[in-house]
Amino acid sequence: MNLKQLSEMLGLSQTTVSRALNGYPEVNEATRERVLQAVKETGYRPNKAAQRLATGKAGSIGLVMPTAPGHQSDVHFGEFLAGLGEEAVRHDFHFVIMPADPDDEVAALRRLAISGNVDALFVAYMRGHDPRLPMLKSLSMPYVVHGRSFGSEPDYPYLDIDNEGAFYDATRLLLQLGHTRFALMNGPMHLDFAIRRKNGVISALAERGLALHEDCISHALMTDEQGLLAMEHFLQLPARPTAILCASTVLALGAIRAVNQAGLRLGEDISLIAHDDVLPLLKPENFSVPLTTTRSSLRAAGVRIAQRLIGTVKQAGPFPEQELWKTELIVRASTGPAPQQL
Amino acid sequence: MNLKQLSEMLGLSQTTVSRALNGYPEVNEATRERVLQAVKETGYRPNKAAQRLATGKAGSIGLVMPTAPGHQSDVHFGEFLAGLGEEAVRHDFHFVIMPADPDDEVAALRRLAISGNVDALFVAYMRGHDPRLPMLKSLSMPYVVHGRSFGSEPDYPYLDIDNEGAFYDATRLLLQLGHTRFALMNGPMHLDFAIRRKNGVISALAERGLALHEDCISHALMTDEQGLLAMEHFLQLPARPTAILCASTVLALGAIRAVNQAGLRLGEDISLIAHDDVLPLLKPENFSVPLTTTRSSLRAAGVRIAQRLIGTVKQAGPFPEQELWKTELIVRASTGPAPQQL
DNA sequence: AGTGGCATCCAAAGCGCTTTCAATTATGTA
DNA sequence: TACATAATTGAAAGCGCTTTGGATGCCACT
Repeated sequence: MNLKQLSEMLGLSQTTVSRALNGYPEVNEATRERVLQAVKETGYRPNKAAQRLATGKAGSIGLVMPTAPGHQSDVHFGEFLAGLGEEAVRHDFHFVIMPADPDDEVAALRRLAISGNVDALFVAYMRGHDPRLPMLKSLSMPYVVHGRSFGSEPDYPYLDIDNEGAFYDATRLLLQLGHTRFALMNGPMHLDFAIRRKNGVISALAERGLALHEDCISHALMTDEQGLLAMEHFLQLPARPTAILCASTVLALGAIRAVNQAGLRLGEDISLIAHDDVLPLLKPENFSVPLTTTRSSLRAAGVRIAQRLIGTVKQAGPFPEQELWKTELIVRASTGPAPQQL
Repeated sequence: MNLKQLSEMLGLSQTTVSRALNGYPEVNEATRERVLQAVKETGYRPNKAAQRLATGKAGSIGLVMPTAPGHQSDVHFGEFLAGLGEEAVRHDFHFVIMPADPDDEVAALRRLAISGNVDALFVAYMRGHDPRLPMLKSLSMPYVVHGRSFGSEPDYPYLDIDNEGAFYDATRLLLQLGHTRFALMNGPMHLDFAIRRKNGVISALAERGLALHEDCISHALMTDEQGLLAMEHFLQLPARPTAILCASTVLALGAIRAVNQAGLRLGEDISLIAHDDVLPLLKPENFSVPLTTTRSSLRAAGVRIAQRLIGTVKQAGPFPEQELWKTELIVRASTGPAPQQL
């Protein structure tokens, strides 16, 4: 069933039927009713590809999903997608997801953009000096970046959380509790948020004349295994750190296993603060020792970015170009006063 | 840059350029080279919407993502998507994801199918007597179902794991270890896999003349919190079960917390077997007491389903219509002999 | 020279929709 | 009653691609 058949059935022109369906005012209400009724009966749905071709819009947001045989799927990705979806479903938008090898992301994004399949782009996993940024700017297609790109002029539309502030605050809390030996369990070094979180820690420490030793920084994929390994490494250092900052509750999961295996007590021998993306799977309050966290909902960020993206496509703007969300610092039992020096 | 411009630039007709690009034989090799060269220089990419309209194919797989404000994002979904993507990227296929309220899935799937921007459909979260099945059958569009639908004639293309067999085997192992008091921590009651797993447990028990008491079955969303609650309930039963079968490692996470909080020892006071979808986040071998599991990789299933779907679209068939994968039973430390009766 | 076959290429139709421009009819006003 | 105006509808062009159904020229053969 297509427009032509439907209009013939109704004895109307395609023009009128199309207008009736798209809410144009210049069509008789009685006629519109008749059309709507026929749509219900026949189950007619406009062909999206044709709509897209005719209008240049198709109600879709494009994103690239990094994937490869060895590549670990990322819980954060799913959670973010849920947020995007929550908003998209309200506007009858859908997603076009292009899987791509992580090494091929720039090209994949470009292909997606000029495929004519999407109205707007969403971009995540930002890096320092991210090469996708200049490409996106040259594209004349709306986009919103989740995160920022350290070292690039901040003149692009983004939504980010204040990573530096979050880790600055967390570090200060630990300093106030008397800790002096710190370690940072970070995400992959090239990612923007990792850079900023590290800066936050360093600048808070610097205010007390402290520095973060290279041995006390780990950069790794955010999996519990990496958390375990990193923590094992920290624990065997001669001057064992007592305060750990951790980029994710996933890493914390492994880190805490290492702490337990070493026979140490979390919140007493070792204090730990993790960043919490509010993953439904990993609630910091449910850890055996509830976790002190810096918190910001990934899902909420997804909702908001979808709002901006869809709003821009529908010209429902204007939206702020840049948003920086503060995180919350939530104190639970995994932080405590620094243990007495031996 | 579109076909017309490109062909004018080359002094060729659109026909010839199109043929050159799509590998038709009736074009001079020299000409084809020239076209390919021009494509490289200009960065021309065909408009997918137009291709779709002209050919009826667009290299895309459609799927519905259940989502709603309160709806928890599902780790399994992300993992599965990663599998699909891994295969899709090899064939330059992409996904069209339609977010939909869980109550609206049938209609959403239908809209997606007749929207004309997908070539094939993938369907998951199957239920007993699933209403999507008759709809899909009426659609004349290729699809593959992940899972099955209990109570429906199995005459549709699916890939499923042998849920009944997995839980039958797991239960038998526990029986052999001398356990007699069983509990089942299952997924939502209406889901197909939950029905089959329960059947597996029941039939293994029946062989020994045992039954599964209603109090010893829980049906819940597969989150760690629900696991905690269910286990707390089991532990306070007068005849406390000593053998727990658990539908997911996520549930197990919470269940084990409850065991620990009750001061019981996993693998001694309580034996537990969980089904493991091989989520990168939750490795059963990394639990403080490594988990005995029935294992089947969700991601591998994604890869396989993508193969079948894409193969069908590209007419690279034939593929088996029905596949039932056996699971592995992997024994670790969370299972042990039944404790002595008091 | 005439014919068929082959290798190349092109014009134009068509995919299903939107939208411009124009036509027709109804409504109101002088 | 005549005419401007508004309300409704339609014909046809166009979005960018593929594909059908020829063209055209060149060659080998008879």
